[in-house]
Amino acid sequence: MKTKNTFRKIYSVVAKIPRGKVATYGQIAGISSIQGSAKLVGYALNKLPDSTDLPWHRVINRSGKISYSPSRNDHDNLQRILLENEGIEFGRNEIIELSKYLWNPLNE
DNA sequence: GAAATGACCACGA
DNA sequence: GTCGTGGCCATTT
Repeated sequence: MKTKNTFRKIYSVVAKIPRGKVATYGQIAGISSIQGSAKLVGYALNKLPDSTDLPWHRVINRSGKISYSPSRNDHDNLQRILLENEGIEFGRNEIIELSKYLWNPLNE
């Protein structure tokens, strides 16, 4: 399938997320010039291959919580572990402090 | 080609 | 803080 430019843009943005930071779907969508279609970001990641080098685990929802795929409950902890491994701390309900760990796209 | 699906977000109450 | 509704775009069936 011919990967659309939009998807490539999403991958590009996700790949630019620095270590120890997280980004929301809305931000990535906006940077990818598809603001309003945050679903595309999730969809892109959902269809992402297993051998991807993209830090998909740094992409979380607006609530600062992990969205992950409901189908892959087998590794629901994986994303959390990866983030913790990068120095990101989780709140009480596994909520990340966006004010602190949110990625600043202006850096790019 | 059309309808259904999807790791969501913004807004109003 | 929660809950319900609308909307966007690409992929899949």
